[in-house]
Amino acid sequence: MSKNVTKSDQHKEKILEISREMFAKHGYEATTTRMINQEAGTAEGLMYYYFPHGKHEILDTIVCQGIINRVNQLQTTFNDCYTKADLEERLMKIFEDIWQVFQDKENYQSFVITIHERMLLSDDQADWLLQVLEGLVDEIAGQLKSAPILQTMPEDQYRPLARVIVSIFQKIIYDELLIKNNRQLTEQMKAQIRPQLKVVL
Amino acid sequence: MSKNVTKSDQHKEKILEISREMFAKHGYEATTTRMINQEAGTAEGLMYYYFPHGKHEILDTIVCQGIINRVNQLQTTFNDCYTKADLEERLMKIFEDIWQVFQDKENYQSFVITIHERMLLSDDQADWLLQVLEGLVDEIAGQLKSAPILQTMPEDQYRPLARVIVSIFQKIIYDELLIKNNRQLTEQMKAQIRPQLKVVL
DNA sequence: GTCTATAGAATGATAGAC
DNA sequence: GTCTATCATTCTATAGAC
Repeated sequence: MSKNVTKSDQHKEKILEISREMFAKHGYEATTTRMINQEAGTAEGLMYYYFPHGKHEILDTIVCQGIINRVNQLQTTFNDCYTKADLEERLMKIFEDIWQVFQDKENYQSFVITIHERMLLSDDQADWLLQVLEGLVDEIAGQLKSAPILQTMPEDQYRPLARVIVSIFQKIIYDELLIKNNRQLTEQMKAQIRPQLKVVL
Repeated sequence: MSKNVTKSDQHKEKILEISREMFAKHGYEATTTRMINQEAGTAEGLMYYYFPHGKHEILDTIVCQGIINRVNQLQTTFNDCYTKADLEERLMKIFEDIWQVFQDKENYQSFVITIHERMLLSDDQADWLLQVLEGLVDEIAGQLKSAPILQTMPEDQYRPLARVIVSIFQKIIYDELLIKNNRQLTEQMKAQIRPQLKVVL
């Protein structure tokens, strides 16, 4: 019943860790079980002891773990935002928090794998990404409602505004992580987001 | 010197067409040269006559063609937009035009391949996507400037606003095409975009 | 649980006839 | 230009010793 980590658990974890790394770097199909075994330092047959259904079971496990890890809530409040500048600052902070999520190697790799190997996944497995984004819209919409500076805004405009803000964040994340292959948060990126927030607030 | 299509050209085209289809559907690594030859109805050795460097040369050719095909300019003008409603309508039209680009099978497949096989491509090959998006920002920013209703807007806000609009479009395109696997333009999607445009205009 | 050895099938690519 | 036949590798997965 205790949470002791056995030697064999370590082997299983190592296989998952190496697989996640290689799937993200080279893609699922291009990564061979041999490469995984070699990098993980485990023998040929061993991975079929932990994953009887073979390579694809490893992928499923990785994607499943990625889903769970990412259920994180933002720890911010907008109820002390009395000026647009306050709000802008707070939203920039949220963007940096989101970016920080992808600084965690495991989160970043799960994200890349989910997009790149979309065709190997079920709709349910890919859905976590949309759910995280919708959750973010909900969270930001709720916070906007509590911002003193936005009290005069019509009730039905909070969600669309939150959606626009998430779109701004999402575009830059996809452009940088998926296309430019860049995980470094640069001043240039922040300088691009700020005027956009100014325009919509 | 004439533009006559020889029999052999047709063979080459067929190989490219089938490859594009299968790369987009199953991924590059999961698509075997045998599958391509069989579907294209060509013999085993023939693809090495047209593509001496083999499978990867086919991928390169497909991505290169995708880049060229997509350099399309929007044929719209905003200089008759005297109300926000006019502008909103015109932007919805632009979104539908962009969506229409992906109704073309070849464009859609090139897009999916570029994202999914990103790690097999050079930065230059992946860059066309960013360039198309930046071109779109430029185009929309220029048009916004010519809109009578927006004449009072500060000069330096046109580009950020255009960028926000492109972000709104891009989010829904990525969500639908890459994650939901949906190419159908639904009323629900339009109903989601409209209030966002209202909020930012 | 962990290992070695290998089966059995599939892969990308080539040689050479026509 | 197009074909058939096949090579040399490599792959996933399994069998069975320890």
